[in-house]
Amino acid sequence: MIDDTLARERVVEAADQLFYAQGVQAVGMDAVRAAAGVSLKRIYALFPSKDALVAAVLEQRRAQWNAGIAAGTAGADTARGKILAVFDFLDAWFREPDFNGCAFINAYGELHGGNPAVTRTVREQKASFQRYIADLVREAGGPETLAAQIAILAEGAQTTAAIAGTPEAAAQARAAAEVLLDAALA
Amino acid sequence: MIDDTLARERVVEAADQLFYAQGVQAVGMDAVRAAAGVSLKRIYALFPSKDALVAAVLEQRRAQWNAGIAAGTAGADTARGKILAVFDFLDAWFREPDFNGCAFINAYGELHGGNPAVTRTVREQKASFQRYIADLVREAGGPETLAAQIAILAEGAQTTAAIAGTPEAAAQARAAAEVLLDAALA
DNA sequence: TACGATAGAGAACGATCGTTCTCATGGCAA
DNA sequence: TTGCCATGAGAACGATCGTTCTCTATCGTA
Repeated sequence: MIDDTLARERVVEAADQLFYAQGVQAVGMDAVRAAAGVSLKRIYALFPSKDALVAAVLEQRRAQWNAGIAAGTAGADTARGKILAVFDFLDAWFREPDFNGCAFINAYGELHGGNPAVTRTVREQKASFQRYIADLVREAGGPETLAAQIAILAEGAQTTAAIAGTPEAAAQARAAAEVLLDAALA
Repeated sequence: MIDDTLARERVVEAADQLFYAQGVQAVGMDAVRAAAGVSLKRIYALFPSKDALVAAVLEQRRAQWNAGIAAGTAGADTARGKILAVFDFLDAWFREPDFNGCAFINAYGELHGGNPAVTRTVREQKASFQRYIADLVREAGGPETLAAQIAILAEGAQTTAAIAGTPEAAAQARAAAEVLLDAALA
């Protein structure tokens, strides 16, 4: 028998991939069991319900996103460079073959507030991203208002790329961010 | 017995409200029947399946959105003014008590490509909005690239307002659009 | 080796949903 | 009035799903 921690990881990882690719409601717990190789009994010992599993999956996505953003912006040495690097990070993400839009937006749109833990996690994720951008904007010497605008560009790029199925929204949003930065810092 | 056309209207209208408020998968056909006051037999005579009803609902949303945008921008007499009026239209929409995000983004995120007619309608809706903005940008004398940026701002405002549950993203996106317009038309 | 606890496989259960079917009702033609 | 057809209300059906339960095999221990 495998470790509880490992089983948990496998279940969350398998559920994440399935939920992201097909949607939460389209994936049954039995599909998660098959993909994770962990019995239903075990899954329900680790998570009290599917809702709890969904919340855990989104929590993991949140950590992955934060780590990805941190890694993607680490190379830039100015705040302005870090802000633009966010859009480069999006660009690379949009080009991944299994890109399917923002998991948080998808989950929020799908569950429509029917799962409070999901709503909370999605809100917190978006708010923390906005705080991250706000810190960078402040560091760059830009005004408060600029941060929200940059964040809106990033959100819009994600939904545009997801629905269109093409990655060019990242570069378009990046160019817009450059114009906004130049105008604010002039 | 009521007219086929009227019955159809009632069903689409009732389904639209329910789907938008609770999500497509969370609403059963029986709830549509109750809200529309049209028997299941009749509903299935008008629409071959729930998927077809969903497609019809989105098609109606598309017409409503286009009419709303046209009405909202009719007051402005310059192309630049019409572009900014789009964000005023969004602002008013975000403040409606039952605002729940963009129905197209929600449906796309929820059905995840499982319903081809939905995917097609959503893509077409977003593409036609982009064409509308592109026409205005061209009329204003702006470059091709600006249109995509404005559209991304509008998309981002919708998801940001939906998830945050507050309307200020419209004004923030409008301010960003002004900066982009000023920079492009200078 | 014998025993007891445990975990996995999968059946079972109850609920929900999309879709179809039944049957009683009501209006219309003769 | 009488017979018939269409209609609506809602039961029924088959499928799916979240969750739990049963049974059997396995493993550690004495």
